[in-house]
Amino acid sequence: MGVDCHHTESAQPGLEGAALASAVAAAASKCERTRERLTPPRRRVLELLLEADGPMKAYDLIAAYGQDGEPAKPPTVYRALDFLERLGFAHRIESLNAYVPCRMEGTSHRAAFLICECCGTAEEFEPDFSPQFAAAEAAGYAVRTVTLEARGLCPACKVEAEPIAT
Amino acid sequence: MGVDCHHTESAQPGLEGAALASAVAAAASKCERTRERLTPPRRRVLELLLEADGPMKAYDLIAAYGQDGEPAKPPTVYRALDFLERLGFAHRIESLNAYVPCRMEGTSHRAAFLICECCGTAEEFEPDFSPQFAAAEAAGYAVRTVTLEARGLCPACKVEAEPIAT
DNA sequence: CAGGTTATGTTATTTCATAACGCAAGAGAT
DNA sequence: ATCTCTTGCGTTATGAAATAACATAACCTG
Ligand SMILES: [Zn+2]
Ligand SMILES: [Zn+2]
Ligand SMILES: [Zn+2]
Ligand SMILES: [Zn+2]
Repeated sequence: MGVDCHHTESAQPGLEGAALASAVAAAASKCERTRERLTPPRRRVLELLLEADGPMKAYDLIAAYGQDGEPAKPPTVYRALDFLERLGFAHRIESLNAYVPCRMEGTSHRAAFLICECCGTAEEFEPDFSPQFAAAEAAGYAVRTVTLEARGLCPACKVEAEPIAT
Repeated sequence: MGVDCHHTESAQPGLEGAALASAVAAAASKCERTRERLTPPRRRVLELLLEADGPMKAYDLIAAYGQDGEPAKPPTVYRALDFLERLGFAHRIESLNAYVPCRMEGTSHRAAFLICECCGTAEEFEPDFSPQFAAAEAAGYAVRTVTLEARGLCPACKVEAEPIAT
């Protein structure tokens, strides 16, 4: 987060109550269809990601894991994150060492993020790489996955940072 | 590196002798022009990056730092890396936690990489984001920097992995 | 229920990165 | 030249992120 920024830090709300339950249920049903198991630790980590106002660090998840305040052991959370990433329910943001729940509806997408350096939000968007890798593939590369993370200011923070127009 | 891959691990050669000296000298003269100081630790880390066959981890640099085998202290190397990144002489590859010397001639570029999951090489290329962020900027985002890392197989490894055509 | 597979619990360790602080070296001003 | 401001370095210590290894438990399938 920017040094010169004083936000209440929550441009992206985080789910609660019914919305949260519904998002988790959607994930559960998608798992059933593919014969994958949304076990308690996996479900719990998914909940924590969905509840959060922004990207969560692994050790934040570890600390928040137990409803009674008991932290999880690191492998518990890292394994759950591996699973959630594999199924497309969550993404890791490399440049932040942090994790977000997937915000895109479609099952198949390549994740990309617009990260605000001021308020810390990370908005997922669907990138278009067609022109980008035509050359690479022509040169013989076989591109499998792509990490695209743009950093800058979100609309709200950009306005705040701008000098007042006279 | 891929599990099923058996390379001698050096698709990208690494500089030696005159080529190395010339690359370092080029960096030094660019520093002089901008009144920046290529101090001994900075020069040493740059050398190590240029000599390497591929992306170097920070602790590999730390271990290799002393010509006599004495390792550096971590802050020495991390500070040098910060400097080299700031001046555009090196790049950090987020998805690898590793560093490479800049391979592009132009002073101003946004770095992007094609990373081979088999042999570990990382080829830098100049990305074209014009279409990519037109929408984002239209929506009010101010994009400052972009991390683009594509992972897959380089031409050499791709050939090796392909089933023999009948 | 037997046997294979997948997931978890637990301990410990490894890997990656920075905080903090005092000292040294360089750049400008007088 | 000396003062002084700034930048960089050396050093110690610690913090943050991720994984190795191995034993146990739950699930599935025949
Ligand atoms: Zn997504
Ligand atoms: Zn913002
Ligand atoms: Zn470059
Ligand atoms: Zn390769």
